[in-house]
Amino acid sequence: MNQNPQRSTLVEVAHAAGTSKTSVSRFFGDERQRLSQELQERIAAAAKRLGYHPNQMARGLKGGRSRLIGMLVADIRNPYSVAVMHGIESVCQAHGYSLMVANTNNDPAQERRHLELLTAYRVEGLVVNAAGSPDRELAKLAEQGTPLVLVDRELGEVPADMVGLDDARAIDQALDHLQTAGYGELLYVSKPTSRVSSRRVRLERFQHGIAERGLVGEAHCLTLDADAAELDDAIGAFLVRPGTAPKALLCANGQVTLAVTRVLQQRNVTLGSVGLMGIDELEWCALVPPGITTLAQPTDAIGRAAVENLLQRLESSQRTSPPRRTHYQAQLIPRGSTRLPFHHDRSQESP
Amino acid sequence: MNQNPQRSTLVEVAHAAGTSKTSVSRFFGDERQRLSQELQERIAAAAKRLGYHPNQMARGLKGGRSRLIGMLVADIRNPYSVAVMHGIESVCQAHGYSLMVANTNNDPAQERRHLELLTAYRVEGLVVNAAGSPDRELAKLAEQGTPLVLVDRELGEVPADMVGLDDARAIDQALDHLQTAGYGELLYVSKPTSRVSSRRVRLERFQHGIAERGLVGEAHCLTLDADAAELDDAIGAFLVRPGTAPKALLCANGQVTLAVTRVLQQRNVTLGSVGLMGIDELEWCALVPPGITTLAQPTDAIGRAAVENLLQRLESSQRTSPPRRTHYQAQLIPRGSTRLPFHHDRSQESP
DNA sequence: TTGTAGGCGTTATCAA
DNA sequence: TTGATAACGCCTACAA
Repeated sequence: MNQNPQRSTLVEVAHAAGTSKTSVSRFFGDERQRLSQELQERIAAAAKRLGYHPNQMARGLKGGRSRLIGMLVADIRNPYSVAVMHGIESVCQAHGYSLMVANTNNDPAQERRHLELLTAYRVEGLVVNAAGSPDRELAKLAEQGTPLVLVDRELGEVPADMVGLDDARAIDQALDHLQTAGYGELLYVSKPTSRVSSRRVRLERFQHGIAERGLVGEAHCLTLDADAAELDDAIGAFLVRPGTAPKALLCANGQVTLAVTRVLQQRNVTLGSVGLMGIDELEWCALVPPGITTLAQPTDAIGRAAVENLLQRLESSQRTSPPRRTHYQAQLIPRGSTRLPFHHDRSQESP
Repeated sequence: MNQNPQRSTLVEVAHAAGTSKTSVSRFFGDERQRLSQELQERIAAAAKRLGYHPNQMARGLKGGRSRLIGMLVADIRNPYSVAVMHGIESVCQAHGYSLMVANTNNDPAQERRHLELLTAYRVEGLVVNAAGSPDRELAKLAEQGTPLVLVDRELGEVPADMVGLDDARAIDQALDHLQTAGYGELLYVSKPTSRVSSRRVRLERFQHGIAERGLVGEAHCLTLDADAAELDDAIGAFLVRPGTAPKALLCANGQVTLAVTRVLQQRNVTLGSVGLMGIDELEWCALVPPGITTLAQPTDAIGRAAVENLLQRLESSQRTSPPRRTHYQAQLIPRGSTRLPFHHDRSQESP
């Protein structure tokens, strides 16, 4: 009774059942129909007795079907990514796939390394939520026939499907809401747009949007990595600036909302009198008085759509059809942080 | 230029480099030293030209080394689990392992299914943060020689290593803090302990702890799944109960803290005048005025320790040594929610 | 230093 | 309905 009661193999089961590898293989593949009732029972019994489970490694080797979906995540601690991952996982499971997650910590080097690993395991499809620089590698992967889905952001030249938010529309929703609520002077805070397409779209739309609406506005792209000094300065300057219209801050995503809320709280700013609104709904947004207004992304749906996309390409062999983009609408969740203390609702004013 | 520029294989590289499989294998294994400089260059060139990457499936098949670590998570959306996962991931990566994550949604059936999958891919080690019921399966796995590490909770009969919080000590810290802060009547809220050892330990320690300290206290185990009615009732009753000492709530984990905070806010309770404290530090705890006091778990360290444990057993072949338990200390982060409005600090009182 | 031959556990192709 | 037998891509004695 030393150690390895060695995992049993196909041959052993075959032997124990007094039959051949082929039949056992058929039993565990999808061809039980072709086996006589009696043989099926003998195999089932033997397999159970030996505690046999097919070796996916071997399977993947022969058939080329690894039954693996890979996911490249820039930051596994980002609630958005996790929420999306949850959607992805459920669909994978429902279709008999397993998920292999690789977290890249926003580091291009790790991204490249992980991508290599994922392909080494012959993932059949890949979901990417990162923006390092392995464009070339990704493109090659796509060429080799591995379906690719980008989540939340496009990637330069990579010919892949994309699932994400309708960013432009979301910004419009935000601006409309803020304007209706009575805010006229806006500060938009984002992380550096760098290569993240969604950030770029949001930023540009903000610029256009305020112009169209005759709002006063200004946008800052900040790292937020180190201390919040930069952010504090920016916000301080914004608050101090002379102006007549009520002021509001718009946060480009959940991380920004968190950082901005911290700063505002330190500065003892009353939310509402200075407006605050963010893209991404977080579990605590309702808890910070008087509640932070957000635009919720349908993260679960986004994750599900991503994998469904993948599977479709995988199974229907429309592998070469042109890239498809799926954009979801954000849902406005209005809270106190965009309610002006003594605000006259303009729609109520007599003409 | 139709489709599959077929991934190239070892033999092809060998051929292109004018050498044998063996040498190429050595090149990509850890035996470059044994090859002449010139051969190395030829192989490198050929491999690069063909875009060759070793097939992990095939590798895993022969050597039995899948280079895969599996993780079974009960709830991938739980911030605690994600934080731990982050630690796990980094160590895996540092040692050339990949992580395969399986989310079980707290469903025993899925747990079993996923466990089977993970073993089908021949993960070399398994981290478990779930408490369904596949004790038997897990035990078998362990017997078969796959190292196992339990995170946060023990599992019945399974002979596995365990990494988690020093739960008893954490509760002591909490009680000490609350008592010192002047609270004398406590309500402990937890999810049902069911099979989760950490929950059980915390609950029991709470019961003992209040007795030892002469505090008045009461504990509730609630599902929190559906609406918060149950919780609201419990808290309502607690607040209304006649008593002289200041009251405080102690939350057994982050999920509970979230739910409790919601209820308190709905009831317009001023935090501090009613104390609030929770195990698990969450990013928003500082943001809900006047700040929620927490006991932070060193999640990253816990994750790292888990994998390091695994790798040790894997490499040092101390596979059979008795299970080891590693307990980390929680760190108290005092905030306004446990500061009584007109509190006399007892340590300052003259004797 | 390099190469040959066999096998890992499975599926796929044929033949019986 | 069954069963030999040859791959799959790689690793590992063993030999040269």
